Amino acid sequence: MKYKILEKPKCSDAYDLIDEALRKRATITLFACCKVEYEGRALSQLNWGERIIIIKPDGSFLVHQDKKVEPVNWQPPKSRTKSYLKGDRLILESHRRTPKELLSVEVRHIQFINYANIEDFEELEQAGYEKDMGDMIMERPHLIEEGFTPTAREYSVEHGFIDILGKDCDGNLMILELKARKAGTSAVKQLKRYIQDIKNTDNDYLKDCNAQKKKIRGLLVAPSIMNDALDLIEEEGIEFVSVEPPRELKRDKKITLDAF
Amino acid sequence: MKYKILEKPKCSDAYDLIDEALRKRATITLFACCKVEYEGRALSQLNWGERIIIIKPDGSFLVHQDKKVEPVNWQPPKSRTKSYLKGDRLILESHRRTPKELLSVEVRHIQFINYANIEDFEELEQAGYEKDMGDMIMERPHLIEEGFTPTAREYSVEHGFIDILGKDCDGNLMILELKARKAGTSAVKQLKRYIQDIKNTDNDYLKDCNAQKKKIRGLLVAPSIMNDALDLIEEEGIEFVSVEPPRELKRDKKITLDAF
DNA sequence: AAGTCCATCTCGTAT
DNA sequence: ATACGAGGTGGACTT
Repeated sequence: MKYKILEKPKCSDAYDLIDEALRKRATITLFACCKVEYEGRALSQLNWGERIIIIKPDGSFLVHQDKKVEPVNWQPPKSRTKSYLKGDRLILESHRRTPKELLSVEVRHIQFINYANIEDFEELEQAGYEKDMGDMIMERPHLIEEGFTPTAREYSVEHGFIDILGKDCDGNLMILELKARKAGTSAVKQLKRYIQDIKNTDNDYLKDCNAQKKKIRGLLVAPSIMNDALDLIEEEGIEFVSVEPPRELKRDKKITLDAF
Repeated sequence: MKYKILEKPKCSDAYDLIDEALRKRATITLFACCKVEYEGRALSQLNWGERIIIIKPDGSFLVHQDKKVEPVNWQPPKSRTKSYLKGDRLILESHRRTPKELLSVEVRHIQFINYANIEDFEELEQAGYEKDMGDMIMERPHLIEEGFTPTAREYSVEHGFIDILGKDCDGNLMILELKARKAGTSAVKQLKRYIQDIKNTDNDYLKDCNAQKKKIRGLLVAPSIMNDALDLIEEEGIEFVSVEPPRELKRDKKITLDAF
């Protein structure tokens, strides 16, 4: 059987169902009055109250209150779930190593419990991220400016990675920092550090640039920019280029490609 | 009625139940075959498959696949949920403004649907965080070293806030950067910037320090440190002090305080 | 296994 | 409302 549900079961009946579900690698959903303790990277406890608990076949374990998007307690995939009866109470435990973490749920009263082998073979297709922006700019560099030529992607420097490195039509070095969302002062500071890193680099290419009196241009590339960040880039001589992250789903792209 | 559940209902019956639940500000859980589309800060689509959907009375809307801790799609608290019938399909929509976002779920087949006014008056109590570490050090400064005297908390400088500022027994200025977890190179760099900020500050107290030949000591305070960060602090003349974040729950603290 | 970085980050908090 | 930073961040990717 791939699906089973019990309403207001005794803890012992719920225990049997959970045992069966774990063996079948099914997804368990229960709505119950419980108490939760966690110890691992931090330490927490949550006293008696009704919550929704989800145990997934990949080992994920979620405890949701009736507020917030985030679970109040959880364990990540690959955690090991155990359950046992302790008097008239049901105990659910999820533990993992590296780091050593234990989530323990004591269940007093169950409104319903369900398990099911979920049939879902789809993956989320998404667009509108920094990576998509980078791809788009590498493909169509004129979006930055006429004559822009990218030379490197994810170029490693002292304080991190420069998103895109390139040259303008006059051969000046261009350092691009991409943001898929509205850029704040932190993005400007980050770019400023990268520019400094490049200037500090002892590199023949740069010496050549200096000899030819080429400039180093810093460009912040984002759909929009916060006011304080705009003030900052003017002080620092950094340029801002407005680019929207592309909003084409891969599926749409495929269709477009197939059309040719 | 505070609780209701339907097994394998028709979409029209599910619609009635959702309507009732939304009016009662109840929490809705459903397990159904659905298709999901999202447009807002990014863009996504997820084709037909079985998922668990939770709609909370605070407006949170979650769609969970049978993998991962994170929902595959969601809307945050204060989003507005609407539902309607479109032929023999149930549509669930959650939208918000600022930023404008819409999550749309088309439901084809429902295994079960439930609503309940969840009774939960407890909040998570937790310990083991940076703030707890700061509290502990302010209370018991000798944990850093004998004779350490904190003078300021969250002291504002150019590049951020210094966690704790203080003096050692010889009157040297001490700049503390706290990390509740293993410290990496980024923490060292952050501390280095704060030290520079303090040195750049035009401040009578600092002039006095210089006149008296007092030093400025940078201390990275964390339970442990990564190897590359350790190399870096030696280069920079920064000190590392190992301090574990406290693992006392507030409840425990209260009990301790009440005992006196 | 450990480090790095993005995210519809979320969530609290101060402004 | 907006900005800022911490998080048991999670999750994907690289080393």
